[in-house]
Amino acid sequence: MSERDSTQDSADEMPKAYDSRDVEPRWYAFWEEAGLFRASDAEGDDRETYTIAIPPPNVTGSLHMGHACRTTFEDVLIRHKRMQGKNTLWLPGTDHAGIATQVMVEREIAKEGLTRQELGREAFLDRVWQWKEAKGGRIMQQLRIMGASCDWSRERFTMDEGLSVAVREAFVQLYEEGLIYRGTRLVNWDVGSQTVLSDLEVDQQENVEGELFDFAYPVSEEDGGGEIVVSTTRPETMLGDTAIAVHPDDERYKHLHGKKVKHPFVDRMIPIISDAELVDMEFGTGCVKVTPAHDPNDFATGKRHGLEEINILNLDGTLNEEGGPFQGMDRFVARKAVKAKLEEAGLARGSKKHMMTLPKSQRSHTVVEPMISTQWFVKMEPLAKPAIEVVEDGRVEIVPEEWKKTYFHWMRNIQDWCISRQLWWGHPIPAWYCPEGHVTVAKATPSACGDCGATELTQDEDVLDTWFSSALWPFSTLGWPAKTVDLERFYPTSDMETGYDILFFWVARMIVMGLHFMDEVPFRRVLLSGMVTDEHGDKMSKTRGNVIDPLDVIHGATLDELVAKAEAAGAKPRGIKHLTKNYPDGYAAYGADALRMTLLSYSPQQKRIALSMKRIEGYRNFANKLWNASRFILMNLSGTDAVASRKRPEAKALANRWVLSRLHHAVVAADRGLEDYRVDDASSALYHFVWDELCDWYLELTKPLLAEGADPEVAAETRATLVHTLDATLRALHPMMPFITEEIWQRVPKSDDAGQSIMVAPFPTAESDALLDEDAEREVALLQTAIVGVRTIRAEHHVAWATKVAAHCFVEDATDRKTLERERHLFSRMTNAEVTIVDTTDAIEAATGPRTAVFFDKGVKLVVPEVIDVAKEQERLGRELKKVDKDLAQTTKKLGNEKFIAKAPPEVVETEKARLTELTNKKTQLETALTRLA
RNA sequence: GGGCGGGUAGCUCAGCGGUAGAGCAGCUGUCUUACACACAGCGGGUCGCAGGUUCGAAACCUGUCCCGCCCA
Repeated sequence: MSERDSTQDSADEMPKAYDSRDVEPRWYAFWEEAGLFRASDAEGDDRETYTIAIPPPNVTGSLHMGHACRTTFEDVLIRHKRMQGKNTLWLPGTDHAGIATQVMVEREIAKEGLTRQELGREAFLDRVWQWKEAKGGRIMQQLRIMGASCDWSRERFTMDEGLSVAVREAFVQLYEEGLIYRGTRLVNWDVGSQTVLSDLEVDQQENVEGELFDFAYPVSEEDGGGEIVVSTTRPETMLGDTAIAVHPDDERYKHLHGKKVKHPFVDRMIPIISDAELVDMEFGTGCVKVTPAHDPNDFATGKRHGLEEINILNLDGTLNEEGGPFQGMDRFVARKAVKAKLEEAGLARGSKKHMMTLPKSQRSHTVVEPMISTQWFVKMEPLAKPAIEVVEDGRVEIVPEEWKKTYFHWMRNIQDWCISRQLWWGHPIPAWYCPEGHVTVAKATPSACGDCGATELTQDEDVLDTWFSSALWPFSTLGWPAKTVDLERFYPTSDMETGYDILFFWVARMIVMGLHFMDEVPFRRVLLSGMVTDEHGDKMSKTRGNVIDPLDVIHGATLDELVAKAEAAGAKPRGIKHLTKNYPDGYAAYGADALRMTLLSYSPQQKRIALSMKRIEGYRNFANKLWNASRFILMNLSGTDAVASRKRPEAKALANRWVLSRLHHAVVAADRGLEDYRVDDASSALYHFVWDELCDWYLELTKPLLAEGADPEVAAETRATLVHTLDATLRALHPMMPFITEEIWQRVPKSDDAGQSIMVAPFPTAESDALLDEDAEREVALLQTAIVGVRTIRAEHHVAWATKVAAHCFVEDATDRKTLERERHLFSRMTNAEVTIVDTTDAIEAATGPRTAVFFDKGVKLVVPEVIDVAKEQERLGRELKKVDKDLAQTTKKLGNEKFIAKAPPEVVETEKARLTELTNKKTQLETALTRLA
């Protein structure tokens, strides 16, 4: 069923309800087999290109709502451009995700009772590759379920040979340019993951309740004795203290400047220094212990004063030989022990609760320790400069613009980027050391030391930060450093669509690297969208049970399945309760189209996308609506020669002219929305066109035109307009809802040149597919007012639809009156009323009896005799009168204001005057009607 | 501490200088020959608060109170 050889399939075989499960899997296979996702590298293809490099998900990843959101936005952009005839490339791939992947495989071998150290580096890496081949990249399959039209023939992985070459090339070049260096600095040590982290990978956890512990250092006897009291939240670090600092202006301690204290536990005399930068006289005792090797501020202080840096920690977080009696203890154990020992020595001076900020690893969630270590760094400042300029001058646009400020702020205060990691899984650092300690950096394994010629070389054991390879992604994936056709053709890419959370991690670094290595920006626009949360704006969390899995939404899931999955993921009881309460019947199978359309309905400029199942359900209903509208249209086409062609039909009948005009607005809005990355505007325009205009009005209006006995010429024109409108609507919706539009489109009778898939059919344009017709719009608006009037009366007075009523209608404007007379047949059919259009006030008065309901709006007066419920009518008219009075007061006040008349633009004043007339008139009508009822 | 964003109908949000909108929820009817995953109709907001600019402010400015995020 992956191929449909003809369009003869009619509405007859369309089920009454749309079922995405029957449809979606078929079409993806069809597109992929037909090669429709492939970008062209054919010689001579000089079409404009449109390129998106996918933000590569972790190879260990599994599709979550954030991916679903990214995928949808990117696919919409790509499909839109593809339908516009551009040579589009959406390049997919995955990221090797250093820590995450390594941890996952370590966990796997742990089940066999092994550690990676026992296995050895080479064997361990074999295992990682085995895992990657077997289970990695599952998410690439899941993207297909979402409908992602990626060019799979160009799929890349950051550890591919080609990308590895790019990484080495970039490293060596930057090293040779002096932009990568090896340095000994205070870095963030992740005790949990056993690696150093960049500043960005450390989260500052705020408002943690901690303890501020005070203790005394005895001043040496030679210096006069006494004591000096300091405060700390990390007592164990006192083992690495190499100074006590006081403020130079602090009178309390002036006599101690230059004196020394004695360390109580290790054999060391510690100087008392004065430092205005570190010390806040107001805080605590005004004395600060200085631990240069374990605190960033203290480190800087140490550099200012030439203090000794004493590292007291081993890499596993235990105290090393500098810890004296505490050697071998874990840092937290040592903390308690040090306190106890201080108590014992009579040096403790009390403690109090203290709110503080704790640095935690994003990866292992353990407390990060600042430590002195030798690592590789990228010198960012010179690289950041051009990257700032391209955003300033608009060569890279950031949408929404607000993010520019954040970008500039970070880039202008940029710190060097620590790129080495103490992991095994990743790109090895291409640096070799000889016994003399010389460093040789080279693309290929060198045979001898560049400095001394020694041949016993050992490679640096560390690997590079995963983000280093990601930063090269927009060009490394296209073949760089080789000069390939793809690189020539598709770089720079067009849009970079991603979440704002990786603006610094990734986007900024890609701009930096793109400019440096390609001498050209990596993309023209950065499109940043928000984070998907639950419907109340809370982060989706496994323990809370508020995670919505995109695949469950697409395929459906029973409550039992949801609960089982949540439990497996570690949900707490209240999370399970949340599920049971909110989804007692589980999820229906809403389909990828509905999920996509839902995600598109949220404003991308918002920081949060508060996803709700009710909303997804709403768009599932929309899919069903589209399905049934199509079914109706196709039913009416069967047995006729109507076909959709690129040519817009010549419409004469009001309804047909009107729908082409409304289509014009919808297409303009959809196109602009997709162009400006206001996908919410685009989806909303089409949603409302389909539901509120096409279905609620146009299809209803066509029924009389197609009915038996109708003018055959008008009927033919109507069928042509129906099929054209359906075809154009499907094409406009296709980027958003690719599956259902393809399914229906394949059934639409089309001219021979239609092509094999809607995917490559032209995106509709307002000029060729629609026609603006203001007269038709005005006339239908009038008709709608009149129709709604009769329906309102019917509804308010509970007149059953089957009961035919008589309606008399008077319109002040003679032209409008003629229009209604001309369309009286439609008017009657749409209201199940016997409509009489009268042409004098007297005539309408004559038709008004004691049990007559009246309606007055926009110059249309309607009376429907013999239906009235007096009390209800009084209530309704009273309600309207109240509203009119309120509006009237407002308008009168405005027009009474001389300054308004004088200063406001004339057209605004005119509108206001017309409003006054209209409201006054309406008020009279309502009052008369009420009087009659009294 | 610095910066950014937000407070609009019961909920989630759009609108961002000229008559307050959407979806969902609510209420009243209806199996009207595409659709009850539907149809028809109705109700609901002094747009956080206080000043100011303007003929006119939900929108612009100032202050203020909450909420969220980022950076230190």
